[in-house]
Amino acid sequence: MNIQFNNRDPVYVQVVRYFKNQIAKGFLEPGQAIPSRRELANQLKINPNTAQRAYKEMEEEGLIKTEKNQPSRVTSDENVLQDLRDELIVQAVSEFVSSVKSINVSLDEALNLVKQKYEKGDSDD
Amino acid sequence: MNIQFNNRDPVYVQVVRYFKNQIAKGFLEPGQAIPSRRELANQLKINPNTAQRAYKEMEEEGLIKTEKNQPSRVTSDENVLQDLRDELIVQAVSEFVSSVKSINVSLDEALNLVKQKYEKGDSDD
DNA sequence: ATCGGTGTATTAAGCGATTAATACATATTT
DNA sequence: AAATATGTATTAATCGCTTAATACACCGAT
Repeated sequence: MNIQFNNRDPVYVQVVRYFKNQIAKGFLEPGQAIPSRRELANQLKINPNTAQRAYKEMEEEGLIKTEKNQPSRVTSDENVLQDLRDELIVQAVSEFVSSVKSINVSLDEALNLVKQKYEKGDSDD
Repeated sequence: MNIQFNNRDPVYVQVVRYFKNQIAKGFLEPGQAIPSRRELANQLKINPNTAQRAYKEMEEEGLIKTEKNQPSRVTSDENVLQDLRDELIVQAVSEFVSSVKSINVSLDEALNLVKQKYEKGDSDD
């Protein structure tokens, strides 16, 4: 558990993003327990309410499930998990294509650039 | 001149983005005059200071040049114009590759998705 | 039953950034 | 020279959102 916070985006957004990526990668598996609000807050040195805010977002999106007096768990609904990954991808693709199109970058050019960047890429995982 | 404002990003940012795209596409050519602050404000129904803010950003980036009592003009510096387009592209590519990598999307998959989206794409130009 | 842990709700505080109001100096035009 | 239009600077108001403070209800273990 180690999040590199920037001071650009809200903390709770960054926390959500972190968990989404972890889930999408499969590092967090279906049904797996995640830390309590207060514990997460301690680990990350953030306010418990901020942790709660993040968990609430994920709860509303169906990513995690919470039962009384049990640790919240990653949903076991495979559809949701599949959808999550898909949504992240679709969003990334949409933004990218929209951007390059708006400045008249050809498809070939775009593909080449992606390929180069991907292969060369400073891995940030 | 027609900008579709969202209420997500600051107005001046959206104005800058609009002009950048126009320039990157070549719709605004080197040396071409652009509206005065107040005129732009009238057309877009925004506060003159917001227009000024946008122009100031562009001025600082070297995209436009302003001489006393003359309309601001798109820079004639071809280098700047080339750099602009390059920067927009690099930024888009970086964000995209970073996103897909963070959720373990393979290069091939990414390329395919871009291709599909690009070709199918609802043109937003 | 008491204590410590949990999730949750409500409310307030704080902060940052955007937008707006206003004024000033200059230049061109009538 | 008066009027109008320009760019610019300074300051204030506004607004939204994030974060924090606090309290409540629940449960399990001691």
